[in-house]
Amino acid sequence: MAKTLFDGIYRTLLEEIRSEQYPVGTLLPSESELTRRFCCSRTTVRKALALLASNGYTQSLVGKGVRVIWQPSQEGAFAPGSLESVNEFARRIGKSVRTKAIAYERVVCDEALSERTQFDVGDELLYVSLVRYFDDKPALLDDHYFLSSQVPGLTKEVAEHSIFKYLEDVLHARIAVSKRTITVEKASKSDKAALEVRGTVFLACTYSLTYNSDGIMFEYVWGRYLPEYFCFHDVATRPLMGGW
Amino acid sequence: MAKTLFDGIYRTLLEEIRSEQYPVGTLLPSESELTRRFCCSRTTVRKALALLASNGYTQSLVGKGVRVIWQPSQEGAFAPGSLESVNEFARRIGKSVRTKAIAYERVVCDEALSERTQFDVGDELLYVSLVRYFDDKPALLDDHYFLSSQVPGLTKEVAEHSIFKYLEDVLHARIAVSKRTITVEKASKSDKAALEVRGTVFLACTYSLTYNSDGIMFEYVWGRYLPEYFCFHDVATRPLMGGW
DNA sequence: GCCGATTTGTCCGTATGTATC
DNA sequence: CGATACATACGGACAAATCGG
Repeated sequence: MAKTLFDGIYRTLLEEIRSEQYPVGTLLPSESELTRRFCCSRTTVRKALALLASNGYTQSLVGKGVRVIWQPSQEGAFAPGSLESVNEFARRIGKSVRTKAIAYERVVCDEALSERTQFDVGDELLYVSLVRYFDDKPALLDDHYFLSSQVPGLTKEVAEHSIFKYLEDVLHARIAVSKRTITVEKASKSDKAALEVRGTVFLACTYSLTYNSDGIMFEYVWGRYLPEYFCFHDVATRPLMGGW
Repeated sequence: MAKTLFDGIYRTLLEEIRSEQYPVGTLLPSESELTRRFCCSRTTVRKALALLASNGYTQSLVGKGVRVIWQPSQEGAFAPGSLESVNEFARRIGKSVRTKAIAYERVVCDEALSERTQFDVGDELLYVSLVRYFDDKPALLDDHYFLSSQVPGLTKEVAEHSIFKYLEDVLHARIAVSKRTITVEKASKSDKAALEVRGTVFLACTYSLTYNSDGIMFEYVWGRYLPEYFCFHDVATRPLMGGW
């Protein structure tokens, strides 16, 4: 469950916010009170508070206290910029998921591909193109490029099941950092065909670079979402202030 | 310039990454080396490193060091989920900006508006609708709802100049937290008219709740961007692990 | 495979500054 | 003004992961 002390305190406080023990608008107990309550140092309490703030639940105010500004229960699960898998997402919005692989092949990174993916020219890559169906209707396209050496045993069948689970459970390659760009673009002919739509259609496009716990960029993903299936949440804080 | 010690160290290291003194793929000097170099505690160095990591420039690896994974110079200025004003954005992409206010009125928050904006029913709000032109072409629409009591002296003229500068310079109300949702939606007739486009057009829509340094939500913004002017960057880390 | 040195992660205690009330 | 609250900064200690001999 809780991996560290401050993580445990974070979860405890979050649960108490969720249960409206500390409703939106109120102040949490002061740092010194929390220090006494959890029998730990103030540093540890501050890390837990920093987690709450960076996830958008609270805001720290000098001389006043820590104000609750968000209820986790509001508008379903609030997952600010989280690394949520497609399967988790579908379950959250209460739809069934099916995945079809429309491409699965090994390629060598050339100049053009390197420009797009940031992989080095000559790298051996595994290219997997997936169509995701929610309640049997096409919802989004995922084009994955993996660094072959980092994903042994990633078969077509595994890709259609859950890439995320494979990476975490089989490879134990904990995803550490993901960098993402979001744009809105007109759908190409082939995208429209794969998503079974006609006419003028725009898609939410995501470009992600994923790094594993070895610090190696091992995955590039180009996602194209039909507008009705795309919703992104984000929390921005001024510098990174507050509890840090 | 640098408000704090760790902020100064952060800027120094970032500049050295930018100038390729530490190229992508290499490791930064160890924390103990940096501690000696900057003549400060390890805690302070770690805060600076946490900033680098949370902004996507580095990744900390236990037992190895801190690896550089991003070059600030790549693809222009990289501003992950930052609170960047429209004026700053325009300057960054090298275009002139003009703002026209197409609505400026005081309203009282009713049930429907409360649902959308999270303000309380009965709150006195200032509604300002803006069209932003980049190089004299319409690029985006901003509908702002301000809590009247929090923005005295926000005239139509000020709104057309720079709301952001007014908030920071005049009110000294430093923006602290901003929560944002991004979706893609079909443009309404009135939006198409304001943006001077025809046919089927989709827009990138943003919904933001902004909190000031008093912990009060004082602004709700509904932004609608023409696709060609919308580009959002984001960095996600696993729990929020690493440096800090 | 083991061991020791290195490096980051977690945690503690304390002191001082600054803003609020 | 004093008391309270969070922000910054210092120091030290131990754990866990990595790497080289």
